Amino acid sequence: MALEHAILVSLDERSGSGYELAQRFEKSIGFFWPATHQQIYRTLKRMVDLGWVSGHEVTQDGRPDKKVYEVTEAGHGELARWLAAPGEPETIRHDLSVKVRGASLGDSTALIGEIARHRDLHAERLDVYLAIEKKDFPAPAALSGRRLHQYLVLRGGIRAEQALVEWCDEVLAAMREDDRR
Amino acid sequence: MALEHAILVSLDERSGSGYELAQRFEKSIGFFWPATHQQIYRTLKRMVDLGWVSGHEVTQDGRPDKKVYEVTEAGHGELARWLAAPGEPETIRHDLSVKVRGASLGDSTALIGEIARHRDLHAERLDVYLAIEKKDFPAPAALSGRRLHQYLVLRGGIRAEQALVEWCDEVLAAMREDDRR
DNA sequence: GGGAGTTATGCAACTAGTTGCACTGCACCC
DNA sequence: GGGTGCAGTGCAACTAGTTGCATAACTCCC
Repeated sequence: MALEHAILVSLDERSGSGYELAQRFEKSIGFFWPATHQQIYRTLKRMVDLGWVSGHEVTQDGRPDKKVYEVTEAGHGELARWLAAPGEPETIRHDLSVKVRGASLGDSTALIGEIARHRDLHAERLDVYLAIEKKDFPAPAALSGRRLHQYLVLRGGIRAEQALVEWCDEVLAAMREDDRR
Repeated sequence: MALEHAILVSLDERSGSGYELAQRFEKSIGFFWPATHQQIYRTLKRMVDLGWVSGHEVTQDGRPDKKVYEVTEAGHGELARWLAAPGEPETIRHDLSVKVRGASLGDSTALIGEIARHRDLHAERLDVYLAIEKKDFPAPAALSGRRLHQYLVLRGGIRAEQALVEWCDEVLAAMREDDRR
């Protein structure tokens, strides 16, 4: 499981509470490993039991208290172990492909609409990623270390969304053409 | 959930037993919606309860008996409903991206090896898909209906794997360059 | 003083997917 | 007759992820 490891990576960058982690997962890390606050709280608890992180209460004024977690020695060890360990390539589950495959069994106009909607959603995400690239990484050739790694992950998101948009366009063109005949 | 719907699509193409379905999921449908035989048997049972498929025992000689399932009226209705219904874009969970993001926290040589391994795995899959494209769809412009849809889904797999291979190459080049400095 | 909004944590119940094992029947080969 | 291997179905126990709800403290605005 990689949620633990995603949390370790994130906490290593900067210690934080469950709530803060959940927010980070809304963007950046969450782009390629989404998680809800429930999952994060539960996992943090498990990670404390495993000794990978330690948490301590922080009293705040003006807002409720929180528990801030940081990575322990053991946590760093586990992270290093996991980074070097071989993993399976992702098993992708692509709903829309199942729908395209079954297209002849339903209303093709409705499905074309659904695909167009997904195309736009992916185009939107792509724009978000491209904006981040432009703003945060104006000179990629000069990057190194952690900043380089962040950039490379973003590049993965860009490539994936680009591929999806282009695929949707291909599907739309072919299905509309087929409908006309 | 789409496993039910993936099974409906597959059974609509051709009725079959749980075992046969599991084999189909090893290829074609399973490329973008993997499922084990366990999941398939359990889901088929649930689908019988829902009235979406009906199963009957088939006695065979030379091999064990089997239960062959086919899609019912209600199953076709559900499939049509689902095809037109809006769905969420996939939540991708990409392990390797988490690893790249955490690269500075472990042994970079080992991680580069791991990425190279994934690159090759994806390149292999891509070759498989390209071989199918060449063999089964030599004249894509002439396709229509179900055959066209199968082709389009294959195109999605090709684009996805291509994007992954290219991304791995980009990551490898950048990380090796960064290591040298 | 009352409601909406944000920060903050969590339980309970559910659905989905994985892993390991168990059983049957038959064929085919040594 | 003994091993391997394929066809065929399934249970049990587990891990992972989702959804709905509950609660608390504090701010800001009407």
